[in-house]
Amino acid sequence: MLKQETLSKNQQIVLDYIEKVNEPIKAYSILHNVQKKGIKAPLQVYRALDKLVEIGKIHKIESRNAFVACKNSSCQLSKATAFSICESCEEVSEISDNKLSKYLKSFQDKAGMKFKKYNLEFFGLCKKCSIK
Amino acid sequence: MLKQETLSKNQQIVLDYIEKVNEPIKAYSILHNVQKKGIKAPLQVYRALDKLVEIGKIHKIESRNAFVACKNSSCQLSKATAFSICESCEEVSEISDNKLSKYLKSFQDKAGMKFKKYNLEFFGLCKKCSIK
DNA sequence: CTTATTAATGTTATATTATTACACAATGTT
DNA sequence: AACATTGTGTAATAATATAACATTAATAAG
Ligand SMILES: [Zn+2]
Ligand SMILES: [Zn+2]
Ligand SMILES: [Zn+2]
Ligand SMILES: [Zn+2]
Repeated sequence: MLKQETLSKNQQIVLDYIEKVNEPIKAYSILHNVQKKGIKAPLQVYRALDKLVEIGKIHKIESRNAFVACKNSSCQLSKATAFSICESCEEVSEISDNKLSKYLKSFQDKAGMKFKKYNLEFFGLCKKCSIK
Repeated sequence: MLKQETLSKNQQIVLDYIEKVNEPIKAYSILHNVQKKGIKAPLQVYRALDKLVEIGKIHKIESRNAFVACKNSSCQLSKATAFSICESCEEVSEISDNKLSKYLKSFQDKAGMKFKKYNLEFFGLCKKCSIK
């Protein structure tokens, strides 16, 4: 059983909002949307984001400077993440594929290096945008 | 044979500098170091970077907002990139592994989505930092 | 060669993303 | 209680990146 972190007030406010919007969202957009909850400054958002990333509740989409809720309780607390990103509509989905994560984990091992995590981002067109 | 792009003046200046430093470097650091060559504004650097990324001469390390020269003429013009990043000394190396790129390419195909590229970043400790 | 088109440049201003610094409060441990 | 750890509030600022506009250079047709 994974350790269940107790979130602080600001962390919970930020997580609630990210889970609600259910798509990648940027820090300053979060800020604007949680100001009614009493969060006033960027740093309050960034501190909450840091913690939420650390405990694996959310991930950062590095190529987009955006944050998204984890959809995959088995992604080993943010240490092994993979996403597909549509370059047309910017839709992002988290990839949950056991074979892929096993392959990448074993790749790390073979390389003889002490990797703790990885992040993989695929770019292209989602199904909807492929049709157009 | 791959198409050989002719670089513009600014593109060449920026590429020369990135190839010379031979490690990931940030846009504003590039700017400071090429001002003696006549490049005065951030935008001149960013425009050159955009083009160099597009033609695969350099890659962006997304998690670090830094740029590095491509060491791997076979990485298919920036469409399939993989890096290992040391979280201690920030050393970055480009991974060139045929099996890995084939695996990820086939993964894309199986997913039935039209992906054009991917970027993979492994994080951990390099050999030097593992010993310490 | 002339015209049209595209790509690159120069410059200023501004937008966006993220961190430093410092004072203080809440929480958990011994 | 004393201490350590974590979280908060606030202001200022740093770092990263783009918008807008005028101009020039390079390519490609006709
Ligand atoms: Zn996840
Ligand atoms: Zn799409
Ligand atoms: Zn490369
Ligand atoms: Zn290292």
